[in-house]
Amino acid sequence: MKLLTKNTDYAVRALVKIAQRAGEPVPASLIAKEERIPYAYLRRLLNDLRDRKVLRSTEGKGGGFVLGRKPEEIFLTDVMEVFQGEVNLTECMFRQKICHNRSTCVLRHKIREIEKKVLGDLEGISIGTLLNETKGQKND
Amino acid sequence: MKLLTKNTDYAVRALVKIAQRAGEPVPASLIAKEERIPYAYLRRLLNDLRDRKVLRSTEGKGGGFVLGRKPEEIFLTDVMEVFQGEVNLTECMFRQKICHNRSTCVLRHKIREIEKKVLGDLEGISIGTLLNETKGQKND
DNA sequence: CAAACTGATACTATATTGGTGTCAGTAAAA
DNA sequence: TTTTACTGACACCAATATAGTATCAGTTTG
Ligand code: FES
Ligand code: FES
Repeated sequence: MKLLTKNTDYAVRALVKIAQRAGEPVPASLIAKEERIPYAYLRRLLNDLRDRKVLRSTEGKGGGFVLGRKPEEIFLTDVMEVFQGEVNLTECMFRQKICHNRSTCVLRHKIREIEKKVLGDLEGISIGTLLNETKGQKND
Repeated sequence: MKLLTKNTDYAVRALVKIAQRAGEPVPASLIAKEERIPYAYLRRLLNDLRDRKVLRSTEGKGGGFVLGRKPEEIFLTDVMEVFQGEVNLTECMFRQKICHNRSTCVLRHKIREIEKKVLGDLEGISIGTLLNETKGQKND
């Protein structure tokens, strides 16, 4: 079982890349090359992020993508939601049968607790966090 | 993003069913009918659980499946591992690039923390737990 | 022997995920 | 004003994972 799919991974790496160039438009072609992400695929991911206002884009020569908001305000959960749907661990495991009354189901509540914790913890991770993480690395 | 796949869901429901018949062999056909799980598919799931010693089986007429150990000792995580692979949230998100040194990576550690919590919490849920949950329900 | 089961395994269908290809439009700059 | 470097939109295909089927052999009860 994995928490992050490949497109989330790609997207996050792209976002970090864009963040590093603070403000200057970064073309998809550059990201694709440096991060070794298939160009056409990346294009789609970036467009999705733009639709969700995580990125803004400028067209034409010299154009590219910039962050739609501050790195500290772009959370891992945001990216996950775009590409993997809302993080919703319940709804409803053990359909029918096991629990006759969903509203009073103890198990459901337990799982929901877990879910809350996970979400809370994930929200502690933003592009800002990752940016610091990469500081001081040689930029091959 | 969902935590449990359909086969885990099926399997858990089957395990609860078997647990309810404390010790008496329960045939796959019965479970399939009562839980409305495709028979042939269920068969395979039960065989997997038997291979993993979660169930024991007796062949021939009157045969079926019984639990391989006490309900309180069969955890949700056990079932998840059988059907969804080990719960491993990291390994390694953000391959290459973002983190130059995996061993010191802060992010990795963070995620690993989350993972530990989730696993810990999930381990609080066993077939025993679910059995209590279903007590007092009408057994349609 | 028939009936009611499991063991084993090969196969198919469907959904999700990952990846391509094409064409039109925009902006910079030669 | 044409070329170059970019995005927008969208249809399509490939690979993989998940869900479900089908078949036949073997075991136990009666
Ligand atoms: S887990 Fe679904 S209602 Fe209890
Ligand atoms: S997240 Fe993979 S090494 Fe940091």
